[in-house]
Amino acid sequence: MPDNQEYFKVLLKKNGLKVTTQRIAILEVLQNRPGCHLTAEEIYDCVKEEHADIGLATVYRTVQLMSELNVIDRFRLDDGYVRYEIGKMEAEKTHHHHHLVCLNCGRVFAFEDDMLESLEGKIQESMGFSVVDHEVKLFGYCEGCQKKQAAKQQKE
Amino acid sequence: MPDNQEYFKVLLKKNGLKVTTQRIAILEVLQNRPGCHLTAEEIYDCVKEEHADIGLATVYRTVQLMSELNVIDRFRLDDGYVRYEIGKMEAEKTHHHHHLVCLNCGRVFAFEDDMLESLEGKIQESMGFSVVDHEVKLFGYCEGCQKKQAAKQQKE
DNA sequence: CTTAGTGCAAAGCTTTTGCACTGCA
DNA sequence: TGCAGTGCAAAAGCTTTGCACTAAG
Repeated sequence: MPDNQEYFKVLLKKNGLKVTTQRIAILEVLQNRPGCHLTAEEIYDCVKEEHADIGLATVYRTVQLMSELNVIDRFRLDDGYVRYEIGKMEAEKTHHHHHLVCLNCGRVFAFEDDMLESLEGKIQESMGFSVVDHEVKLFGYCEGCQKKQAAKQQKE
Repeated sequence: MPDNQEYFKVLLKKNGLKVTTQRIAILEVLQNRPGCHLTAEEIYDCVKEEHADIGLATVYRTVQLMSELNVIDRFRLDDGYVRYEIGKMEAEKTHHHHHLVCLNCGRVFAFEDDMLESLEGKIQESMGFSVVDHEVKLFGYCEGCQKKQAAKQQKE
């Protein structure tokens, strides 16, 4: 999607930032892996395949920048790494989606839900707390791992 | 609540672990601050008031142990620290409560909600994902900070 | 008496930062 | 050409670990 790349370039210029080879390379890595949840180190390794001389610090600085520009979403799986994935490239930030983390294979699935919105309304009413953002992680077992588990138990 | 302390002692013995002064001291600190969300460092400082010679490493080792025994709950506010609070001391783990984090004053409020349960059912049906635990953080502004904000704007 | 638990200091880990150099505008 | 951006290495900050000592059972 060169459209997103173009959007990113315009966004950089609009903010008085420079369009560098490294920034574009990092964007491309994230773009080529939609739905993947990459750590800074993983992004670094991918970018190095094409640009051997990039520095890890640049990756960290760039993902922070892209996160502030809402080009990518950042979140944690609580394994000690911050993870990033390509966002929707919209000008205005909407609530991002949530994550299902499989405790067996570690894979991450996304899901959208509008139920949280009504929960936020309820909290506003009952506690006077004004919610502006939320982060939801559900831990469990994915369909594949459940089937594997069932098959294994049958064999025993 | 010496009952909880007794429960903890029994739990330690049941698992072949020793009841030490340090472990009891750390439990007491957590017990005396229900609803507080302490970091290891904060627990360390509190325990040091009574037991000046305790080591930070012991606090880390103990909170990890207590967390595994489900005596305390651990969670993150994404400020780089892992936080702990006293749990419900039940033998079987139930879903723990969720957190509202005020982006202005940093205070953390707890709330209980059963709405997540129905969401989990929905996910099970539509995606075949079996949810066993969840973590929900809502970010926003608490009642007090909203009022302060409103008062400030009126003055300007 | 035995060995789990502790305290200290050092190491580990991801992420950030200082600084001189490079390359976009 | 000027200054934002980069690469490298060092630092930062929370947490873990190795080791000799202490104390619980």
